[in-house]
Amino acid sequence: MNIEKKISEKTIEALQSLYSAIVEKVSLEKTNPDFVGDITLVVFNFLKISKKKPEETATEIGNYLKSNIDEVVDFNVVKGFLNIVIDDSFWLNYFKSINGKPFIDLTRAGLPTNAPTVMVEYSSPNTNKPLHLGHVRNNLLGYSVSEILKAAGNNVIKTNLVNDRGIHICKSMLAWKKWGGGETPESSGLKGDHLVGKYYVEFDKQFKVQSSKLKAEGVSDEEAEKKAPIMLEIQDMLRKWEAGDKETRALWEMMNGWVYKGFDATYKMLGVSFDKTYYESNTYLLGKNIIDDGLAKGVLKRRADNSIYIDLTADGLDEKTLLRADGTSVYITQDLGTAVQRFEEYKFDKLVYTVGNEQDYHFKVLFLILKKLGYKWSDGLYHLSYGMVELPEGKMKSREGTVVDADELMQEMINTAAATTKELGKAEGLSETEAETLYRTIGLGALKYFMLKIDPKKKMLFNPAESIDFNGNTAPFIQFNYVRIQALLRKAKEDYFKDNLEILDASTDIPSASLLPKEKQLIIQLYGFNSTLNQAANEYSPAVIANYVYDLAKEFSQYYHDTPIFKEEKKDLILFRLQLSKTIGIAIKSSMQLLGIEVPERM
RNA sequence: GGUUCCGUAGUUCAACUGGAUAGAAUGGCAGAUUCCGGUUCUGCAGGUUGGAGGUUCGAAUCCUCUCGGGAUCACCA
Repeated sequence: MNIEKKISEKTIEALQSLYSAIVEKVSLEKTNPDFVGDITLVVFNFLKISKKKPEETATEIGNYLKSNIDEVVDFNVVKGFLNIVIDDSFWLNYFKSINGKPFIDLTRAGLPTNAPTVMVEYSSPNTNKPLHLGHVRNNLLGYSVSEILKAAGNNVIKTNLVNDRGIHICKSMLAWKKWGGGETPESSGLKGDHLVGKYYVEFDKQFKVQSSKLKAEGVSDEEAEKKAPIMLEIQDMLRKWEAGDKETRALWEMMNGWVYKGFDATYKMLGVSFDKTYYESNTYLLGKNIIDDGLAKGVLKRRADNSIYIDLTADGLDEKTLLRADGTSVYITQDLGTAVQRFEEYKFDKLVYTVGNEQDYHFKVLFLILKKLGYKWSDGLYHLSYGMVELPEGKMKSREGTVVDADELMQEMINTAAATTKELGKAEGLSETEAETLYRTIGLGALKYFMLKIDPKKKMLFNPAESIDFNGNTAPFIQFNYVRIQALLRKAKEDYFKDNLEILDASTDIPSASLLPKEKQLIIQLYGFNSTLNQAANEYSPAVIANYVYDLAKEFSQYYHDTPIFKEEKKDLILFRLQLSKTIGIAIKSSMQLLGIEVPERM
C-alpha cells in the first residue's frame, strides 16, 4: 500500500503513453503546506520530452494520473509543480491498517534469514581516564545508529574496541605505583576509572616538573621531554609489559579491572551495550601477516632501511609506513589486521566505525589500503565521522580543566530533572524508586536528545544550560506529549470504555468527511515513519529520527490543544481520536527507542 | 604550505540531496486557555544563506575565485 510507488509507476506509464518516452524513475515530494495537495511531482525534467510548456505538461500528466489511479481524486498545477490530492479514505484506510500496531521490531527474531550483517564499532575508550562529553556523543551515536540499522532490517553486531595497552596506559600505572600509596577504589571511595584518571593526571604533572627542571639546566625542549626520568621509566615499563613481566601485568590487570568496573557503570547509566568487546592487548600484533601478502602482490614496498610502506600519492594521499625499520608495527597495521580478522569471523556486509572526524584521513587511508590489497568487502567499510563537541567557552582542554566528565554531567541532568519535577509538584504519589526512575528518564532523555538531534557530521556546541531545558525541541517536551496520550488512554479506560480497552484496537469506521485537516496531517506523518527510518539508516543519522519525532509531537500537541476528545458527542469519533492518539504514542515511543531514549507513563 | 570539512534569523539547529515565498526552537514583544495534565497553545518582529562571479527553467545545495574558522598531513595511538 505504497502510494508514492504507485504514482511514480503510473507517471512513467503516462510519459510513455503521452510522449512515447522511457523514463527510469521519477521523484516525488511532499506538497508544500502552502499549496493544496498531498504529493507533488515536479515536471520540469519532462519538458524536453513533452516539448510543451510546464503547465500544459503537468496538466496532461495530472489528468492521466487522475483517471488511472483510484486514490488520486484531484490535482492542481502551479508552474511546473503538479500537486496531487489523495482521497481522504486512502489515509483513513492506511490508518486502520496500522492502528495499534508496533512500528518497529528490534528483536533478532524479526529479521529475515538473509538480513545483511552490519558491525557497528563505537565507544572504543582508553583505559587511562574516565569518559567525557566527547565519548558521550560517540556512545549515543553508535548505539542509536545500531538500533536504527536493526529496525531497518539489518543483523547488527555492536562492538567495542578497548584501547587497554600502550604507553599512555603505563603512565597511570607508573604514577599509581610511585605515589598511589596503595590507594584503591574501595579505600578512596572513588569510581575506578576516576581513580586511574587521577594518576594519569598526576603523571603529567610530575612529568612537567621534571622536564622543566631539565630545561632550566639548559637542556633543549625536545631532549628534556625525552630524558625526563619518569618518561624513561614508562618506556621501561612498556617493554616489561610486552615481555610479559609478571608484576607489570598484574598491576595492569588490577588497574584495568578498576576501570572496567567504572566504565560498566557509565555504560549502564547511558543505556548503551555491546555484543562483543575487543581488547587491543589481544589485537595489537595483528596485521603483520598481511604485509607479506601485500609485498608479494607488489602493493607494498620495502625501503632501503627495511621499513615497509605503501605509496598512495597517485590517489592524492601520501606514503604511509606500515612496518618500522625494526619490524614493529604502527597503529594502522593493527587496524588492517583487525578488519581482516573481523571479516573472517563475521562475514559482515558492512562495518561502521564510529570515530571522530579528526581521523578522517586515517580511515581514508585504511579503506584504500584494504581495497588495494584486494579485499572486496572493503567497499562495505564506512567511517561514521562525527564532529567535535565544543563548549560555549571553546574546545575542551584537559590541561585547562574544561573537560566535562560524563558521570558528573549525567548526574547533573538527573538532579535538574528532579528539581524541576518536584517544583511543579509532579512527583507526588510516586514511590521513591519510581521517582528516581522518572528523573533519570527525563534527565538522560534531555541529554541524549540534545546531542542526537544534531547532524552527526557537524560539530556541535554543547551549552549545559540549554541542554537541560525542557521546552521547545527537547526530549522532555516529546516525553510530555507521550505522557498526555497515556493520560487520555487511562481516562478512557476509567470513564469511557470501562476496561474494554481492546476496543481501541478494533477497527472503526468514521466517514471521511469527519476527518479533520489536522488528523489527516497526523496520519500522513505516521505514514512517513518508514521512509524516515530508511533515510536515517541510509545516512547513519539519528538526527533524522529526532526531527521526525519532534515534528510529530509538536503536531500532536496542537491537535490536543484544539480538539477536545471527550467533549465530542459522537462516540465513534471519540474512539477514532483515541485510536489516533494511541498510535501516535506508539510512534513516539518507537522513535525515541531508536534514539535510546525512554518514555515515562507519567511525569 | 598540501589535503579536507564547515560558514544559514541575536543564539542553537532544519531545509526530503537542484525545486515553490529558506523553516523550527530559543530569546524579545503581544495575546489565549471555564479543557482530557500549563513542561501548553496562538500571533508579531527578526535573513542579501560569509562575499563575488558562473552553470539552468530554478542554487543554501553544483563549479571557480575570495574572506573567516576547524581538522589533518609521524617509522604517535
